[in-house]
Amino acid sequence: MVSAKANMVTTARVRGTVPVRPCSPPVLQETPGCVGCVVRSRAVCSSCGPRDLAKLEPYKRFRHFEPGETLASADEPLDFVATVVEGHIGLRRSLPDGRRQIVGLLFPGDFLGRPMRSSVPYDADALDSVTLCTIQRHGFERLLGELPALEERLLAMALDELDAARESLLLLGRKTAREKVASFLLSVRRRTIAACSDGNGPGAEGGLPFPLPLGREDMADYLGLTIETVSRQMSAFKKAALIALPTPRQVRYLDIAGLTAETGEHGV
Amino acid sequence: MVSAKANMVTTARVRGTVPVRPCSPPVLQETPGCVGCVVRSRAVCSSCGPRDLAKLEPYKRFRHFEPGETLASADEPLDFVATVVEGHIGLRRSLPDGRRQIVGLLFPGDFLGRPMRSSVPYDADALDSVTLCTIQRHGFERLLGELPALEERLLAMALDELDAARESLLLLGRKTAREKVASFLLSVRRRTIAACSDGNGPGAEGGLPFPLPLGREDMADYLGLTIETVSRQMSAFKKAALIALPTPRQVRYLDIAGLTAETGEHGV
DNA sequence: TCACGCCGTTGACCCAGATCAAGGTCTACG
DNA sequence: CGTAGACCTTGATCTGGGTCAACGGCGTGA
Repeated sequence: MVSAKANMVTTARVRGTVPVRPCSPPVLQETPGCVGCVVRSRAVCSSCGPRDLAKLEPYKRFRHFEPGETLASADEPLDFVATVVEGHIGLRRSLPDGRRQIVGLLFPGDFLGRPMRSSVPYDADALDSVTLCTIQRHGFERLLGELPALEERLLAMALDELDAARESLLLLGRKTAREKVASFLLSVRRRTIAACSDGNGPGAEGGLPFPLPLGREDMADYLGLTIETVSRQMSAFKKAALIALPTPRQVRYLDIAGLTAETGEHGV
Repeated sequence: MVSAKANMVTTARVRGTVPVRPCSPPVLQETPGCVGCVVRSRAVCSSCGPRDLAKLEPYKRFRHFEPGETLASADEPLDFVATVVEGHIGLRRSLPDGRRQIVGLLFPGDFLGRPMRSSVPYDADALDSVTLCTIQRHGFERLLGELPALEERLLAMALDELDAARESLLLLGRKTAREKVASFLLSVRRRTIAACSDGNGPGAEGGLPFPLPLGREDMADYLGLTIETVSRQMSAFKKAALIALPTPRQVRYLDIAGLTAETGEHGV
């Protein structure tokens, strides 16, 4: 079940921030076609047949963003929607005094943007190196009317996002720092696996370290905590041998069951 | 703008919990037709013309619930979706040890249920006396495919809910108790007005007290606080003359600007 | 090579809000 | 009318996580 070579971290450092990728590194071309797209089975366009994809094509454009770059600003016009092809995006809301909360975390395959509205109520920025498959918003909206399957898929994704957001409400409102961090680590694992499963790349399993798409500060902003508290909880899990931290941005999951027991979601 | 008689609380006590209703009390019949429906302009069916409404009709059934009754339980089959016609619904998630979080608050016109899935990931219960316009789920889903306008409206509502949930993430993750309560009070006011605006009933404005759809315990579960903290913050706002509390379940808004300044959302 | 800056870790201390504990008010009901 | 129970308020105390501070490792650039 667990590869014997799992511990052999064959690092081909990519941009210095996310050294280990369970998924094979994507081959970047200028706006490749949809055939063979690594995220299509999870993306909004998964409902489209070849005929529908052809309609999308003219509006499509790949765009690349460096870590930290802003993809969209709150209440400023955003003329595209997009599917995340590679990398991770944080959706942030903030208070005038600078307090920040990450209100959404996008993995490959996830949808970015706000159909039926000209702007988005949060800032979106690249947490690591990001590739987007953007579609001009007006074109996308027109297509929504023409392709019922596309609209239905977008609805399904929106409803799933809503359920996920509500799960985060429980996390932020009622979980302890320890439970928040444990829940977060497991959700990163789950989503990283999900984003890879439908494709190539060594399946991320067992002792192979997972990259954390967020640094400590972003984790804190995601969990409603401070950097220091996040760091302390990570250290505590490390000391308890539930995880290992080859580097601060890599986690090796040593005891999934033990970590799950720390999420507060499983009685007794 | 403000009725001179606004302060004349003509109470026809309804079940003793929500004495003052800015909206005129609904005349309850057994599953009335859609024509003249008080919430239709805000509901999911607002996009439907008379022809489409006729298609909905056979699946429609009004149902009434008493305060505290459970409308749906997490992960148990739910065979209908519904529009809230009257009253308020709390969507709750909880942890095995009993900690609870209200992850959604439904006002008249809002949509309840989970199309494309046989259950809902939360408990839904009536916060006060609730009337639902339910629609058998399978029928609704079939109609979604037939009526593009209905599907589009549902998508728009889901996206709005998602934005609202994300705003709550900021509230739960980063606001202080004081800011949470101030934000909550203003959102109740805004939504109560919105739920009434398109109809009959004395507009809720000025010195007229608004009913709180939640008691202190539910407010605490909604804001990620304890009963005691909620109560203390309410008392503090009362002492500061930002609000008055004719009864614990009624608020009179004495200083909207002052309350807004306490939400943390307006700089300086 | 070294110095600087970014990021993460750790420790000491503090405080907002939780917890514990009385009461108070209102309604329902015998 | 009196008692019980639900709900709300207020006070005293405690504590989880925030704040403040120091430091260490690593990558970068002169």
